Amino acid sequence: MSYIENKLQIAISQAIQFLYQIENIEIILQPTRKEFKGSHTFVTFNLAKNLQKNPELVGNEIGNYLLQNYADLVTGIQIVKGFLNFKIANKIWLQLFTDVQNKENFAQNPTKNMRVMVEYPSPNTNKPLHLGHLRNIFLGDSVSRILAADGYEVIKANLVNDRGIHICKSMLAYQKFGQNETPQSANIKGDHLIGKYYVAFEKHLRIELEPFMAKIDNKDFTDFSAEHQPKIKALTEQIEKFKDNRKEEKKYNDAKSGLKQIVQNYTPLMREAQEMLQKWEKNDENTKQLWTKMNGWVYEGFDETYKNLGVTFDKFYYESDTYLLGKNIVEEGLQKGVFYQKEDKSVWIDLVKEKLDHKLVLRGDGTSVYVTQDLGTADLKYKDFKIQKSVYVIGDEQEYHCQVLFKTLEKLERPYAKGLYHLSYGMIELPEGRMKSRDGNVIDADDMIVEMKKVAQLKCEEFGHIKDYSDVEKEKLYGQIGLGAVKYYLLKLDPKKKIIFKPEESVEFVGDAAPFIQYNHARTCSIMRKANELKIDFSANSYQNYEHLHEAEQNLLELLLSLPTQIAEAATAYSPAVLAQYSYEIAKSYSKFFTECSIFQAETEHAKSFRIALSSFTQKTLKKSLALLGIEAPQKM
RNA sequence: GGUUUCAUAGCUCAGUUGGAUAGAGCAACUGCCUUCUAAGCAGUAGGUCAUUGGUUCGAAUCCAAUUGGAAUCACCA
Repeated sequence: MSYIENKLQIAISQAIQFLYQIENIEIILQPTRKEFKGSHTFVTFNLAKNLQKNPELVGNEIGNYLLQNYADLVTGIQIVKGFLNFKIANKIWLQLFTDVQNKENFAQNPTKNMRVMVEYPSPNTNKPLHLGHLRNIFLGDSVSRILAADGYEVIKANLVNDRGIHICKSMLAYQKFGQNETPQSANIKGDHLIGKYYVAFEKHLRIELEPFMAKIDNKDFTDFSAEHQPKIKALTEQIEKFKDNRKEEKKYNDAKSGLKQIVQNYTPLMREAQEMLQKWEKNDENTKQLWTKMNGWVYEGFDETYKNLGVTFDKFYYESDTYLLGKNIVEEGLQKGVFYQKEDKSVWIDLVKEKLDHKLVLRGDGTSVYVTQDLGTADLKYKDFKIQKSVYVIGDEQEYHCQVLFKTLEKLERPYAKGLYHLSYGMIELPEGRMKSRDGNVIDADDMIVEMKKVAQLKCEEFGHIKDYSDVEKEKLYGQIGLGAVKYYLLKLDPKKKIIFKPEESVEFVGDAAPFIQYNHARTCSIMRKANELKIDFSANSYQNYEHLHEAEQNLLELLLSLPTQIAEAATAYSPAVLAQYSYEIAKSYSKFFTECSIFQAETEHAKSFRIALSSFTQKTLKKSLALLGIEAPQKM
């Protein structure tokens, strides 16, 4: 809570106690809308109702009490219906401004003595990163920074999905068609090379699928096992039934993908992939060698991308190490009576009361399912770091899974269970539908960055503010602007909203966009360069007698002072969007100030010094709030 | 079918625990560069907050129903 808010609340309580003899009521203040005078507003409707008085009268009485008894705090009031607006003394604003400038670390909230792990983006190692991963990475990275600024100790963890049938698909395709190609020999990034073979696998799979599907079309089910035949028949009937029915398109698609799921396991390719997975699990030497080699290439590619994106991790977990974890927890759950066993030995948890149904936690043959290993990994994380909170940055398609996981851990009475949070975000789709790596219709992360850098270069050349920059400096700047634009575009939206990405028009460089914010940062730097050149004193003493803040100055100052509140709000909501909006508000506010108030031709020396000090602090605040989004702030652009 | 979630300007989105005349950006139109960076500033126009009902001093916000969209409901991960 801010200093002024606190003071005002005490003053208003005092007024209410004196005027109406009521004690201990909560005073809620809200920011004054900009079309009215003042900065803080107290709404009197509720109080007036309790007193059975006119809200406007109550506002008048309280307002006048403050004017008389707290003249050094409140210098003006305005009452509109039940809204009591306060104008706070100029001196207080200036004092706060001076205080915050002298503060060692103005953007660091006090420590909470709590450790939190943020897990992202946890990619599969069978394909390069795409735009969806970028949203995940930027969210995870920014939330980590925000939590750290709000006083948490943060551990950034990446749980790499490095094993499983999908990995074997790439491996198999490479083995069959790769001809010992390497990233060096093909001259492409390792992750892109592997992705190429993942797509190749799917392509060949589709070809192998055709004869099976043709037979099914002819109602010939003899290829399939006795167990599968009735299922296939039923699905075929459903497909027939919903075929030209637009309303049942969903069911049609469900049936189709269900059919494909069963049938594709009959193809030689899928059988080979399954065999490969079994070999891998039995530690077959050749398989492991190939796996190590190919994953190595992928990691090299990922590392390069992470570096280009400006993100780092504190801890890598690998699923190949963790996929067998969790079985001991199943045993424990059975003993505690949290789980139950069916006749076929499979183990389940009853989450019907939580509206999550019955859920399998271990197969009848004793092998793990998805949740099993996630239970184990959760324990491992706690064992490794003693974390009180844990944030999982995962797409909204896994909401149900996360609910099951968290609820299960709660029932197992894990000490960390209450601190689990699923930071869920909406999928990014293209105008023609969902991105699918296996079909190759994705916006590649590396391509995206290169594209945006090009756009940044074009704009920079157009404006021509950096003619004195060396080629290296220019390259760096293009990267900062291009990458900043993408990060801001993905972070300014509410995470839970789905994005339909239109390549031609999506990422903005003007208006509510990172370059505009960066541009205003560059402007503040330009002012500072000139102020230093002219050796102008803008220390606290130099503007102490500055009496009347211009409206633009006042608005900007109020915004700048709210940084700690904004950080706390963003951290509580796990929402970088709060800070994206805040950065934009500052940039807009500074831009207005910049055009309305002349700095070096200011009316008085006090005004000049104050405006330079204000520019200086705007620079720091913008830089910090952009940094919390993972966006760099150039000195010139 | 069950559960969850979403619907705000032509487009993309903000909108705090219910508060003042619902706000930005883009696109359109009008002004403003001899002066600190015009990636800008000022202005005009654009709204049945999906629909209906309820709760109350007051509803985009809370509740119910309806309509339309999305996700999910695998012994896949």
